[in-house]
Amino acid sequence: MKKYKILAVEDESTTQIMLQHSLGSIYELIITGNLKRALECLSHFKPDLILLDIHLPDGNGFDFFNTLKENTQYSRIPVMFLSLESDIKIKVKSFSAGAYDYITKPFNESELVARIDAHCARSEEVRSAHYIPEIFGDLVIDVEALQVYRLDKNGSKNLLSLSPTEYKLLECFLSHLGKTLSREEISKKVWNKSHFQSRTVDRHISSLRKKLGPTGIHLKTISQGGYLLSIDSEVSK
Amino acid sequence: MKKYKILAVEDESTTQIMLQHSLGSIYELIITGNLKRALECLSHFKPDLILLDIHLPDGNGFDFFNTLKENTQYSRIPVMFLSLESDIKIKVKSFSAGAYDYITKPFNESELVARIDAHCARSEEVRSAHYIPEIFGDLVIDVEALQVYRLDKNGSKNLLSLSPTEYKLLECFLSHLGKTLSREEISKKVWNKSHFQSRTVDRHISSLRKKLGPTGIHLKTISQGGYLLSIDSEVSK
DNA sequence: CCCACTTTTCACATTTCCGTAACATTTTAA
DNA sequence: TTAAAATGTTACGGAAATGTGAAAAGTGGG
Repeated sequence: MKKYKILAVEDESTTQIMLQHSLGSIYELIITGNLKRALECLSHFKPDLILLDIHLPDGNGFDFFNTLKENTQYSRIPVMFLSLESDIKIKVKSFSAGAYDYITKPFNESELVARIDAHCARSEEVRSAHYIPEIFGDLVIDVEALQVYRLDKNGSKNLLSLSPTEYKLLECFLSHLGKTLSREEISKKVWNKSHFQSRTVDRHISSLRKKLGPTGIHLKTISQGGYLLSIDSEVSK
Repeated sequence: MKKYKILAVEDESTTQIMLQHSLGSIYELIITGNLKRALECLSHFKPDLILLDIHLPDGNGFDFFNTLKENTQYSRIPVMFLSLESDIKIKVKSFSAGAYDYITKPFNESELVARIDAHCARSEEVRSAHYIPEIFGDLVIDVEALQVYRLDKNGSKNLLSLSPTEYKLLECFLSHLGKTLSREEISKKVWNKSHFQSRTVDRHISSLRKKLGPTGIHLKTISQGGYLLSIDSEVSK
């Protein structure tokens, strides 16, 4: 599995190719050539770090940077500027605005990787401290602790003690809410391999169902299609 | 009042003068020409950031860096390497060891200041995020004395007499409350190296558990995930 | 060099987990 | 309606992960 998710905003094709070549195999990398695309990417890609050129066709890298800072959802993502600009004033301005790093092109690929890793590792530490468990129905999913709880009427948490596979399975459904997942897709996402003509997936669905029993969440069978996670309707409460 | 306290370890007199000139009026600055002096400074000066040359008369900057990493009291102080050495391998090694930055001499003074400020500001965030509680459950943690006590019903403190490794291990969990730490993460944080295919971590978890026995704190095994520190009452809260 | 202490490795015990087979039940399609 | 296909569920053997005592190795005085 690739270490981190990197969003690179860069319009020069030579640099794009260089980035793809040196980072593409190490990280989940998305390269966009303009700010508009970059903004669209943010919400679903959720990068761990952003590489940002300053001179872009539809605006200035700083504007994008400031937009990020204003949005609490994105303000903690580390940003490294990557620019031809070697003007010291621009560099100083970047750092005082909160940039993590400023690399002047041309850059050394290994050094870029080393710096990216260092910044990602440190920002992970900070972000994990601000983590809030996710709630789905009466389930509380704590991805930091790798634990799932059920909220009872008093608001207290009861541990479901899922096995590693059950946990991954549930996580898989939660990250694709509203989507019916085929056995094939589930195999790929949970085991990272195919379980063709094997009842393994069903077997684990069964045990997860048992543990989800007391909760208001259940796995619906879509015959010939797969499974769908759904929340018990308010109607039948 | 001067912004931050900087300790520079640098033996070349020209660079010393340059540092004094560019940083002396902005920060509380101490410059030492060798590692021995630098070590002596640490405990009473408590710098917010360390500028470290690699080639020093009484040793290698890396050794000093590793010494810092081993001591939990100093391990979170940001270190910026400052060196003539422009060998990429050295740079990469520095970053993967946990350096905040690596500046090649000769450097621009304004940029150095900008980078120092940026790193100091962020490290404050990291440090505040990794606050170790003085009391957790019925445990009393004395981070200065590196001792842990258990509070009994009468409110008197009983020493747990943890070994250095056990203490570091516990501290590691305390600074990441609510997070399941993988063996890999624990190795990195406690030993600053990897214990791939070795039962060392498990063995120490076992001894720490034994000493935590009488307390209301325990280490929960998260199968295939790692370990999680929790308070007894929290389980069925 | 010895001693006391800590850390690591080794070996074995124990626990937990997983995948398959087998059979039961439900759904599909003709 | 009925047979075939798909799905649900349980039991179980073995594999993998984890727990831990004891021995070996490392460490730092005195």
